Parts: sequence; C-alpha cells; structure tokens
Amino acid sequence: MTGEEAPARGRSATLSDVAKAAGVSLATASKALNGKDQVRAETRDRVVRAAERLAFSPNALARSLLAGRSGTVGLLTSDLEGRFSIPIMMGAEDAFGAGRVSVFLCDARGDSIREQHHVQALLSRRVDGLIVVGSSTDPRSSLGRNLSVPVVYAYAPSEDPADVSIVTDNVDAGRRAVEHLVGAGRTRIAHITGDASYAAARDRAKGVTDTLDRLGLQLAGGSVLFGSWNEPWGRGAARLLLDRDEQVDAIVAGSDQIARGVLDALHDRQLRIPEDIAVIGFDNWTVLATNSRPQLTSVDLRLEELGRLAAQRLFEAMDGDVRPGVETLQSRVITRGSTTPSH
Amino acid sequence: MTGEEAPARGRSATLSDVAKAAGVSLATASKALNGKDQVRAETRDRVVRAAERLAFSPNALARSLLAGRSGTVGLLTSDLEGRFSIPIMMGAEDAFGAGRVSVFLCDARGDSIREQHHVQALLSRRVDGLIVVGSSTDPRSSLGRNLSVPVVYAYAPSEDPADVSIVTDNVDAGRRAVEHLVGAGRTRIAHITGDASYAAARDRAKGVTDTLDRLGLQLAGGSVLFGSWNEPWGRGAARLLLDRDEQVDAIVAGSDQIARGVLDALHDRQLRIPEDIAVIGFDNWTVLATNSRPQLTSVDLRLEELGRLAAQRLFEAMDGDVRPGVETLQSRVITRGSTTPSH
DNA sequence: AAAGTTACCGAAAAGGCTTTCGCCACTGTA
DNA sequence: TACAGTGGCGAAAGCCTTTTCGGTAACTTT
Repeated sequence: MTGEEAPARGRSATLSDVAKAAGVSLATASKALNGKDQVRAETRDRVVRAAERLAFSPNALARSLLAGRSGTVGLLTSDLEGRFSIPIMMGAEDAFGAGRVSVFLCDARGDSIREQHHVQALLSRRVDGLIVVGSSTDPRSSLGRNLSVPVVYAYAPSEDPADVSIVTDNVDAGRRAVEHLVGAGRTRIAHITGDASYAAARDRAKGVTDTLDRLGLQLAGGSVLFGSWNEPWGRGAARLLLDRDEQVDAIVAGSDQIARGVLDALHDRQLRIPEDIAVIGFDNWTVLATNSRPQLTSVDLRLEELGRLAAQRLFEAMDGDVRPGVETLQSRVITRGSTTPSH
Repeated sequence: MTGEEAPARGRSATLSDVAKAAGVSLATASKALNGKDQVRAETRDRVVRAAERLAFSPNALARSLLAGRSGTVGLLTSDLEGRFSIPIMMGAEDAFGAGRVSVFLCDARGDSIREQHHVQALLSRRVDGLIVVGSSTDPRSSLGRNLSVPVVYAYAPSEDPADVSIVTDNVDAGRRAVEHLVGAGRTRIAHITGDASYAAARDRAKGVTDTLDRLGLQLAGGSVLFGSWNEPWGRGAARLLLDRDEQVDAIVAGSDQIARGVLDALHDRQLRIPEDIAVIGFDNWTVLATNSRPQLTSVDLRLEELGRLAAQRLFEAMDGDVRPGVETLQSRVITRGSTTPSH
C-alpha cells in the first residue's frame, strides 16, 4: 500500500524521499526535522511522520561535508592491551558520548610508520580532533605543529611544550603513598619498583624519597630497589629486603603487580599484613588489588578522569581555546586492608 | 611566493585548489591522483607535486558520500573494562586495519537504551557494518533483522539464529583442559569454576564432566564447585576440596583468576605444584598466568582470532555472502609450569 | 589531403544535506 | 482600497569528490 512512496530497493531513505512522501520541498523537510522555526506545526508533523514511516536516518556524511565538522575524533593509542589506554578511552568516550561525537579507535602497535598512516587516515576522514594516548609516562614525539586539527596528548606528554598534554603526577603519587603510610604510623619504609628506565618509576621514587627526607625519615633498605614491573620481581626484591635483616614496617610497591609479588613473599615468611608490614601499590588495578590477601591499598591514578579531562581540553581546543603545556592530574589513595588492620 | 595558490586560510586544501595550482581541471587532478590511466605522465607529475605542496588530503567524507560506502565499521561493546572486548577489538582492527577501514568504538555500558542510541548514530554515519561484542558468552538479544548493514555478533551469540555469530567453544575448551591433564597422567580431577548462571561456567563444566565420563574417570570432589569468578572463591573452594580429604591430583579452574586463588590455597597447604596437584585455568590472561608460582597452564580462548574471524565474516557479509548461524572457534592449551614439571 | 584513430583533457552530473534568499499569500492598519 | 509587514514555503547554491561522456589536437593510414 505504501509501495509507491518507498525509496528504490536497497537504498535507505533520503531526505528527498521524505519530502516527496510528505508533499513538501527538500528545504522544508530539512527545516521540519531540524526544529527550525520557519515551518508550520501541521507541516512539521506531516514530515516527521513521513520520516518515521520511511525509517529515515539522516546521512551524517553529507551533513558533515556541508558543515565542515564531522563530529568525530580519533583516539590514537599504542597499547590497547595495556592497562592505560582503556580507562582513558572510557573517560573520553564518556565525556564525548553524551553528545554527538563518535570515536575512531586506532592502535599503532608502537610502530611510528603505522601511527603516521593512521593519522593520515583520520585527517582524511576529517576528524575534529585527536587524542594521543601513550603506553608509558615517558614523553613521546609530537605529531607536529601544523596538523589542521587540535591534538591532546594523554598519559604520555608530548616532547613539544607547545602541544597540549595531560599526565598523571607521579611524583605527587609517590608522596601520597608515603604520607598514607606515615599517617598509619609507619616509619621504616622501603620502596620496590619497576624498571628505572621508565619515567613513572623514577618519578614515583622521587616522590617517595623526597617526602621521606622532608619528614626526616630514612628510606629502609638503603636505596630504591628498581627492577621490573611484575610479580616475580616483587617477590624477589621483598626477599632481598628481608634478608638484609632490615626493620622494615612498610613497603611502597611501584605497581599493583609488584605489590602482589611482595605480598606473596611476606606471606611466605609468615609475616602479618599489615600488622608487621604494610604494603601499598600503584594503579589501583581492581582485579589485582581486591583479590589479594589482604586487599591491597593502592594509589589510584584516576585514568578515567584523565581521559575525561583530555576530551574536555580537546573540546576547548576545537573551540579555539588552546592552553599549551603539560597539565597534571592528582592521584588519590584507595585504602584497603594491606595498610589498615581490618580491626 | 606561493601565496596566491594557497587555499583560503584555515581551510585545508581541496582538490580544486590542487587542480588550480597544477593548471589542470578538477577531473584531471582526480584522475592523476587516483592512478587512472587517462593522463599523461608529465601532467600527473605536475598534479602530484602540487598536491604535496598544498598538503592535500582527500576528503573521505565526500568520497564516501559519492561511493555509497564509508570504509568504516562500528564496534559495539558492553564491557570495555572487561577482559574480552579488547583482544577481540585488536583482532578486528588487525583484520580491517591493513586495508582502509576505520573502526568506530562504542561502549554501551550494558545499557540497551544507550546501545540503541549508538546504533542509530553509527547507521547515521553510514558504517558499512557492525560487530557486536558481548560481555559474557550468554546469548544476547538481536539488534534486529532489517538493519541496512550486516552485523556480526562476537563472543556472545545473538538469540536470533538468522544472525551471524562467532563464539568460542567452551564445551570443547573444557574437554581440552581434561585431556591435557589426563595426558599428564592425572586421574583424580576436580573442577572449581564461576557462577553457574553464566553459560561459560556451565559449558566448560559440561566439557569437563562429559570428557571424564568418556574416559571412565570420576570427577574428584563429587560435583562441580560453582561459585564466583574471582580469587577468593578459588582459595575457598580449594580449601573445601582438600578438607574433604579427597585424593585430588589435578584441578580444572574455571578462569585464571580462580586458578590463582587455587594456587595460593595449595601453597598454604605446602602442596607441590604440579607434583602433588596440577592446576589449569581458562583465558590465558598473561598477567595472571605468567606471574604465578609456578606459571599457570591455561586454555587460551583465542579471542584475537575471534575478532579477526568476526571481521572477516563481516567483510564477506558486506559482499553479500552471509552465512547465518553460530560459528564456533576451537581453543588451545598453553602449557606452563602448573601442569608440567619445569624440567 | 581527407578520413579514421588515439591520447588527453575538461564540462557536468551525481551523491544527500543545510542554508540563504526570494516569492507568495495572508493579516492588520491607515 | 492600498499599503507595509509577516509567516510559511520552495528554488538553488554550495560542500568535495568521482566518473561518464564528449571534444580537441595530434597522429596514422590510404
């Protein structure tokens, strides 16, 4: 019965189909559906109903082409499997998604050729902006200054100070870890962390040692134990520490993974946690932190918030409001059983 | 010096700018840049150089509008933070990315309203296809049959058998776990797994018990221990099992998380792994499996391969080659120290 | 030298939408 | 009755690209 007003087979309905079905012109149909006020209520109704009947879905490509903005952004990451991209992406999607922005996700796999290729593709698709998520906190090379769209670097800052970067403040995070432990009455604090070639390891260590200095405390174990970012190192380093017969009453672990290893080693020595030794990690990686014995206190780097902030800064930049430089985000301690007795 | 051939400020160069700069027509410029053979080599050169000089980037929006295909696909997930979406996404990006397809990533947060909203947005952007990734292996509701673009369901199958679904074969995975253990000489095998309301738990359990039956073996512990998908349950269930004074020599854990809990409990009882009791998990979650003592043998569900396959099926469907129904992917056992002595 | 090929190139349409501007038919006022 | 003012609608331009088709010039053939 509605046969003759249906669009050609296979094609989805166009605005022109809707206009024809409603008996109005293209222009009027457009105005009716977009809520412009130059159309009578009765006419608008007719158009809207025709659109529904035809399951009309406006072609965003055509619209973007005309508007000069696509309502899309590119998210360029280098470690999808890693721990960092995902929450940041969630935060960004969150900040964008409420509205009308869609996100292109690209993983460069750490390959700068592939990254360049992705950037080209995204620019060709006329994204309105780019968020570049690093895989570590070490500064990364800039995509360049004249990219036709604004770029925000998240997690890993750009080497170019003229770019907009949002990072977590790892020095501050180290400080918070120590202050939390000191607040819990600990004074003999050691620090076991990851690979010293990572800025994250060095920054957190600086935060830890500076804060101990400031409070007039010695770093237990004599020096920061740098190693690698995994459980075996956590176990090994903890054993090392205990074998030195140090009077350690708290350990700052450079990551939740390391912390898990530390917990295991302490467990093996029949030490009570937190009564004998308190342990705190970084990342607040729920799967690791909430399943340990006891649950692990951890410094939460608020990566989702980082993502949201990056999205927000990108919006601002798209409106021409660019604030170059590195912006840092404060972390917070999530307290669990490994630093406070469950009573 | 090149001032008069530059496009208007702010705008990026269009093909028309390039044509003007090269002193040819729009049509010729297009042909030259797209490798058509109706243009003299010298002319092509002139155009290509002009394009480079102007940093011309072809507008994919206009191109898509004309071609009727956008070269984009939508990836609709419901658990970005979960374990499953990411590898699948990697695989899909992999299969697509080599060519010229970009991926829109959307997270519905388990909310069907939001999902519907995302689908609308993606259709409006004229994606060429959709991949829907579930957050568990339980069947999910279909997006519907008349969606104007092909849809492939990955990990969680669609309830509608007319849809195309790709899933991991969890029954088969359970079988492989048991056969691996039996192959390692074990005969008193128990099964500790997650929440029985999950199809994944039930399917793997079925694979385990069926295979034991077939081999004429009894399930140690009397029955499958259903619980929850985390370490504490793994620890608790393992203790339960040992307290029953069973002669267990192997445990199939329903996930790597549960397996970690099991390992801890066995450790507490001074049992040697794998000499006294072998342990195998599911998921092959590297962070968990490779950092345990000993490293954890695990059934790898090959989620990346699942993603690749989904992308491939989507391609085929885009070419009109649709194969409705549920396709299953076989898993494989990754052998590590928890089932084979380290030497 | 006239006719027929070839090789290059350009004009124009198409794709779906938004927006400006002009047109028409009203309404209210002098 | 004539006028300005207003509300509702349509024609057409424009966004950027690809592709078809027709045209021009140079070349070959008899």
